[in-house]
Amino acid sequence: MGRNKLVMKKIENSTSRQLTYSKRKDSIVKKANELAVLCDTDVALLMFSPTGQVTSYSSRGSVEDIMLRIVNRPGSGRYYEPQVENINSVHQAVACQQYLTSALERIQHSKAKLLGGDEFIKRNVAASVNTEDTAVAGNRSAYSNP
Amino acid sequence: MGRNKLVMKKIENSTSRQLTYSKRKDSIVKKANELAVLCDTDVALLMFSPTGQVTSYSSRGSVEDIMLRIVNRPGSGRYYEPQVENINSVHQAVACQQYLTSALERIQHSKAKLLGGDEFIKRNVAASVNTEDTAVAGNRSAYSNP
DNA sequence: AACTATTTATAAGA
DNA sequence: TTCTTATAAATAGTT
Repeated sequence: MGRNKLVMKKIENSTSRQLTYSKRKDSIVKKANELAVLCDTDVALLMFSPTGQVTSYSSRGSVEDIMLRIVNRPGSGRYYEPQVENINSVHQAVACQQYLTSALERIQHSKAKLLGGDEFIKRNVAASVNTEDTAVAGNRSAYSNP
Repeated sequence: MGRNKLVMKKIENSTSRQLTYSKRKDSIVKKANELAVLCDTDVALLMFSPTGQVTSYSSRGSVEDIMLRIVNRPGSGRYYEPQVENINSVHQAVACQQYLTSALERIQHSKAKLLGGDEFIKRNVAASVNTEDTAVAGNRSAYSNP
């Protein structure tokens, strides 16, 4: 759209590239939000500016909350798995490892909290099976654009 | 766009909601790809249809590859952490735990491969530090729409 | 699946 | 940067 038809290749001029990024980034976030609202769906979006700035949008909770929806659908025949095989430097592997380990530690805490005392374990586990599909966070959407 | 100006609220009619989702989903993937190509940036997009079907777009590798870019920027002052605190059922916690554990196991393998034999460890670690920024996968973009 | 009247996004220009 | 505007693109309702 605009005065001329745009050629779909990298914009070589650095200034216009960043200007275009800035404009289109805002539009795509708007579109993502429209999709989420109009169709009542979960949408997650992650973008890096040419200078490395991160912009993320999530219709519910964090981007990762939405990614985890895929994990939590064991009957769907589709699993989302971290592509750790694509990691190609030891430094990257260590960073990813720290990230996953930290996540695991915190999930242990969450689980412990959820389980509560020993006496409550059975009833809580049973309850969670019944309510897991409805036990979602509110419809707050998150938009991060540092 | 279209014959009438659209009100930004959930489309109540199920048929039109799914039709709108289908059309807008394709457009937003197109937009995401345009952003990635024009501005030479990384973009990741994840959407769930009203019926639960997942559509993902990633300008480079998998969606998670791009998410990990945030983890791999320790100097940026911004970390992407799994929001495991938002998990609110034991079943969900266990699923997430399995997911993270599986990822960790595979990353151990990756690291072992990268490190190679004992004799190569030192030189590989040194090499990886020097080349990590350029050691990226090709510009293949991934689009999954089952 | 196509069509088309409109709205929306946006490339250039100021 | 921010505003304006001519034009391209997306799309809501229709067929």
